[in-house]
Amino acid sequence: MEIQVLKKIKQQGNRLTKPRKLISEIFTKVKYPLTAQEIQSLLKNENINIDLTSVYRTINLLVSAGLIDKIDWGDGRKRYEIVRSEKHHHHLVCDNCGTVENIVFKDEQWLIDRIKKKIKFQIKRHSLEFFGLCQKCH
Amino acid sequence: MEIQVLKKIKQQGNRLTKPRKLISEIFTKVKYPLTAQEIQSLLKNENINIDLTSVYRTINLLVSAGLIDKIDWGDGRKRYEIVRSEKHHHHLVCDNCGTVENIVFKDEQWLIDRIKKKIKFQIKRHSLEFFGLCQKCH
DNA sequence: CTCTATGCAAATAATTTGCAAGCAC
DNA sequence: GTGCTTGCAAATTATTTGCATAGAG
Repeated sequence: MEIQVLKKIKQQGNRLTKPRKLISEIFTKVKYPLTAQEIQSLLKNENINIDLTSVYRTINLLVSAGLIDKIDWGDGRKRYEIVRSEKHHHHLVCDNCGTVENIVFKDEQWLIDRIKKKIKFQIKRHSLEFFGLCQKCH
Repeated sequence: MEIQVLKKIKQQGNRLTKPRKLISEIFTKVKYPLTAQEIQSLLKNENINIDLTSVYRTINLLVSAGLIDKIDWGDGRKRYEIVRSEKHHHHLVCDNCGTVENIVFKDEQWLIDRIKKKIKFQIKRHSLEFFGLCQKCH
């Protein structure tokens, strides 16, 4: 998986630099949406210092390459998550403790296809996020 | 509709000031999600000058009162739209021209209820937005 | 008249841009 | 070696906060 990301960066004519490798690795390891700051902190925990600017620039590169998806929770920070083609999922975000669970809908594609047939609008992306309380915080 | 909003502002012990009346009126008139800046501009078009700070503060008041909903399109700006209980809907946002169409799902509540039964997570809110190209921009 | 709400200025936060120096190829 | 990338500083954009004054009740 990780190797695929690095391969794709090169394929698109971009250089494989240390920040790009390290940030890609973070995305392959962490399974919930990350902000630029969180990526920088995770790297700092491993004693790696990458400038925030480079984090932002790498994020933009990975988005353009279609390797990560933007996830928005409406709190003024942009979050990004690796694209795992096998597992298109959505998130259950706990208002209290902030933990994130993933949720997969069996009929989602069927539903989207049905919507597409009904409307004249050409849907390219959609965003579906759930907020509430996780089991622990009930 | 507009009167209901003003009534509710007072009911909650808040004063009915000019900025609050004018901003509530904008929300009742405009049927797509607005940013703070857009609200200020719309008022400026009518030769009314309201400080951006007051727009933000009024937005927060209306959100707390449950009169407007936050809509997030992941572009770094928060948008707000009046709550119309009769018409729970989602948006089709055109990537090209920015126009917004509303979309209503007949089975949405049924779907949400079914999800709720399957999971241990207590869903309170959800956000569902579609992006793509409108009929004109195809 | 009292106390909340406003406007203005300044602070904070997230993200972007310009540019000289570093490093991938 | 060449030119894309990085790090640092500064700029930009969105939003929030402090405070004196205006105005709703």
